[in-house]
Amino acid sequence: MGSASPGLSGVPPSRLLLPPDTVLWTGLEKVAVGAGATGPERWDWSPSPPATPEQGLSTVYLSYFDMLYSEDSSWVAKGPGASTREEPPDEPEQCPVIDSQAPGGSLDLAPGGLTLEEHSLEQVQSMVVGEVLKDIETACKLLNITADPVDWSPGNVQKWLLWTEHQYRLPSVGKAFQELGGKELCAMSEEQFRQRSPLGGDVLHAHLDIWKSASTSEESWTDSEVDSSCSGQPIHLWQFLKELLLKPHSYGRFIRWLNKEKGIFKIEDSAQVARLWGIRKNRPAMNYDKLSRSIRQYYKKGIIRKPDISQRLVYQFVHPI
DNA sequence: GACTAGGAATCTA
DNA sequence: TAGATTCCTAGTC
Repeated sequence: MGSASPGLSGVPPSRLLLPPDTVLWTGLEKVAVGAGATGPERWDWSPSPPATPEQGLSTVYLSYFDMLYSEDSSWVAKGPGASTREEPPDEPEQCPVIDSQAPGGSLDLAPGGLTLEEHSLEQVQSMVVGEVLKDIETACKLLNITADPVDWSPGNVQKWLLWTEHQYRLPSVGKAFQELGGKELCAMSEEQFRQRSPLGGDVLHAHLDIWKSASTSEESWTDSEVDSSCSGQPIHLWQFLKELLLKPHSYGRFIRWLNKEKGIFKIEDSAQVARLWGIRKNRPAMNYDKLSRSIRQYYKKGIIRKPDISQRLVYQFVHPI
């Protein structure tokens, strides 16, 4: 799941030639964390709203390619996060760094008549759009909400707000949007967002816009990998933990495998894992004390246990597969 | 202080 | 009703 649809990734490279003052809005907040580090790979790019709300996801994200393409023809991710990256990521596929410096700088033709640079551009474009959709998909799973904001209940809206505030370090605005359902939220203008939340309203509106764009242009992406959290079934804690573990690029700094084959994992940031679980279950008072109690309930059921060599914050799935 | 372990009552889908 | 949450005491690191 999460792969970009042809409709999103198949945008002609000419679309990349945006006005020089086009703002960058990636919707991603990814802070780079190197190999061996406990954190997830995240590129912390300063969010700016889309140039216009009508811009689709692809157009919005293509602004970033334009920036990459225009600067020194150097295919290195730029932005605040990129400049602070100290080590290469441990998952190369997550890092769209492509060397387009063909020998002699010639514009060789790739299959299909595209220049190599255009070909690379499409690859990068496809990867970034895929990453955007993955991020939304992950949030959708963890929050147990649909991809389409229009369908959100007031409770879903609050979950999404909590999540977005957490992910993008925005001030808490939940109360300002109380009682609003997804339909009402989607109908609100950026100005109305600002009125309700002067500090982060514009950012929230931009994020919502990305969700709207993603759900309208990629309607089937959430169906490609149906799991417990998207099927309407209440998710179990052990499932939730596995979901986090399966997204090391997003949650590796919170929880990670020590030995995937044996199902041994370590909770690196107990407070954050508990917080995510609380958001997922709509339990704002959740903490690690309670979460760990739930984990211990699995001891009797043979789902999770402590490893043979017990370590703090280290647990083991009894059935790793 | 943070984590571990488990009992018990309560809540919730 | 099962699973999760909440609160608690006691012990370990």
